[in-house]
Amino acid sequence: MASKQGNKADIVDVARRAGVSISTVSRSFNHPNLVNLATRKKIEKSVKALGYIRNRAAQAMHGRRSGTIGLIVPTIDHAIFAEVIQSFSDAVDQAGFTLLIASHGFDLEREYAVLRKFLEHRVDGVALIGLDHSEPTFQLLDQQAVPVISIWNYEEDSRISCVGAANNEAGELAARHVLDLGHRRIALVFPKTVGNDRARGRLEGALTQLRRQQAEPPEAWTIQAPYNIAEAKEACGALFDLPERPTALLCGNDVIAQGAIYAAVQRGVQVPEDLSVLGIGDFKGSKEMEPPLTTIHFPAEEIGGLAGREMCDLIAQSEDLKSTGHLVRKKCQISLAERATCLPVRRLR
Amino acid sequence: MASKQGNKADIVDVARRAGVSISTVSRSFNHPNLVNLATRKKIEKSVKALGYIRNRAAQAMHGRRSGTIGLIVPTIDHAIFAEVIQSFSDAVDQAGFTLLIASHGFDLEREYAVLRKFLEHRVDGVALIGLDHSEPTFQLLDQQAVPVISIWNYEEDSRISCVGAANNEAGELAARHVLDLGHRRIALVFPKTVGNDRARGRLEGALTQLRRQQAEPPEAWTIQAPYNIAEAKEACGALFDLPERPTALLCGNDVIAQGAIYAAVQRGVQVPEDLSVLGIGDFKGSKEMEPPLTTIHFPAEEIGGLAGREMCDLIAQSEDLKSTGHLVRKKCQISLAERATCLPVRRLR
DNA sequence: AATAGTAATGCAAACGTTTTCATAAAATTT
DNA sequence: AAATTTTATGAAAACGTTTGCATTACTATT
Repeated sequence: MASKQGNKADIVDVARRAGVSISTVSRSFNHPNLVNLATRKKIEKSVKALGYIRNRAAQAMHGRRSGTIGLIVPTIDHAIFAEVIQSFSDAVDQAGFTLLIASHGFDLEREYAVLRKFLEHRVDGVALIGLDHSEPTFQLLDQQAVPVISIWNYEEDSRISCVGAANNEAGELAARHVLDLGHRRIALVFPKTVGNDRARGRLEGALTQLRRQQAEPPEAWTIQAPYNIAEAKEACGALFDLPERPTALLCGNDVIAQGAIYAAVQRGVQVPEDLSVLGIGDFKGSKEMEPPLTTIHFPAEEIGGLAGREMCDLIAQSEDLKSTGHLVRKKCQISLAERATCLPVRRLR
Repeated sequence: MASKQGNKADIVDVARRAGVSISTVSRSFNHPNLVNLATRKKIEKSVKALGYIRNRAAQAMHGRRSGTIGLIVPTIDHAIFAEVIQSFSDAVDQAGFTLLIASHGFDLEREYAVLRKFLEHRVDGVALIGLDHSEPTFQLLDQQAVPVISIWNYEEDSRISCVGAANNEAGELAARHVLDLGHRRIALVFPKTVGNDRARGRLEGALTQLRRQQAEPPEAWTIQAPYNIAEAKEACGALFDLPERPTALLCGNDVIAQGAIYAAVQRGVQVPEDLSVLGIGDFKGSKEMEPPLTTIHFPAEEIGGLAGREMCDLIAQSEDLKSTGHLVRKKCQISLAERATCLPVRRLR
């Protein structure tokens, strides 16, 4: 009766049933080598019988790690983030951590709020997407001295540790490719760049390259579309309905590219014969499309996995000694995935 | 000095700086109406100055809720789960909960392990995908009496609360549609069904319907492919290379359908003229495909949102009184989304 | 056989909160 | 002006662990 009242078993219950003190029980979990094998067996039995489950919250209170890592993403519902989340999750899982995930919907103020919430839960580390964050976010991170890592973007002078690729290089690479193919009439479809350094980097990289070769697109040919097939398709459709059509289309990512291709198909515009389309990201399935999408390959899985392991290292360091506080930066290589949606420009237009 | 040693501020530090007792500080957070406005202001100031962040772990220890909900999914990296996770996340977020997410990669033993880990963290509730779980999982859930909900599948005699759709109905609906269109030579492409009641339900529903109308496919026409474009494309390609080709293809989900269509395009098989293709799921972008995919619409967002809210309710109930323990079941409607990849069978073959 | 070490265990003090109970001060009633 | 109620606060006991220190019982060393 007395023991079953709250129904849930306690370390005290376990100890009583096993006929040992709670210290011994605790030790048998945390430093099993310090307790006699026979005793350990008794305890184990008692644990099983009572269905005891340790309370991490109580552990965390002892200044020990909470065993959780917080991951804050713009959105989960997005091919590319889903992939990176999965590999990050797998990596930290392997190290025994539990992942807290929240999304902010591309709103940097919500990001701050979520970060606070995570800190209330005393996460052992925080992972963020990209390097664009509000000043309060940076300050909070700094002040709380929590291990933090940014995923997806690489910048050599980043304010926090980062694992990712250089998005401006991706933009440049993309632009260079269509330029090399002889295109001059090039249009750009990118999402909003405020608070999104990935998109901004790509766009700027592309623009820089285009300007360098005097191929900057007219205003009507640089259009905005969110990372979303339906809207991208619509926006590109509008572009194609313009009196003058570009010969090549640089897309902010593969989803936009796919939308663009659908819009083209819809209008009988042939890809790649009438229009070259270039994506960025190389999402799952891009290779299998018909025609297979030419795009800039981002090693999402590698980035997520690397970031996860780096995060764990950072946490280990931070408890080892009062860490030297130096940042870690890892640059992952991107590359052109030449497939079938880009062709040299039609001779003699 | 003395205060800055551990660096991180404490409720004691806050109290001292504000010149009040810790009880008052605690109260000003949890029952602000019980403390004088002026005092509250002082405390607030002190909190700001010290950068104090509450410790949920310590709160959770008081038998109070931890403020977390655990969500266990087969995989995050999948269009349909990503969508449902996002809406579930948004819903529980709105209620102030933090989401713990873990994936088990379609391995029911790992699911059990993850569940244990979540319980160690004293999650206030647990959400699972589907109704197929191992016996130990069910027992643990039962024994710990933690509010639990299953997402995605509806079954009237489910062992735990559920919010979702009836997958067998989806299969039936799909089969009925192609049958109604006059098809008799129908092939099936589904993923493995072990430990995956969603796929199993769909497949069984379809098969039942086909048998009822004497249109059960030959063995060579019921093939397996995971939810993954590349492999689906390959598997379907093999199917198309068979001497006899079906006139309609029923796919386990939209990703498989997309793979199938690519495989068809690759071989010059025209969809829908030469082959009708039917998906299940109605993923984001399926409507925008060219041709737009005919599929069975699953209200993923609705299911996720509903499940999230139901989860919160369940948690609220469980703390209110020793809940009546009755299960909640919500069935969401699926429907045929008739688009452009299915056509009546060619007259006179 | 006495001593020093070692292994296994227990006691009790943390950890950072919340909350019950008690008390003091202020506001209201008589 | 005394009695009563209300409002605001503090002291201290929880909550479920971990861990430093103390203790006991062995095991090895001389």
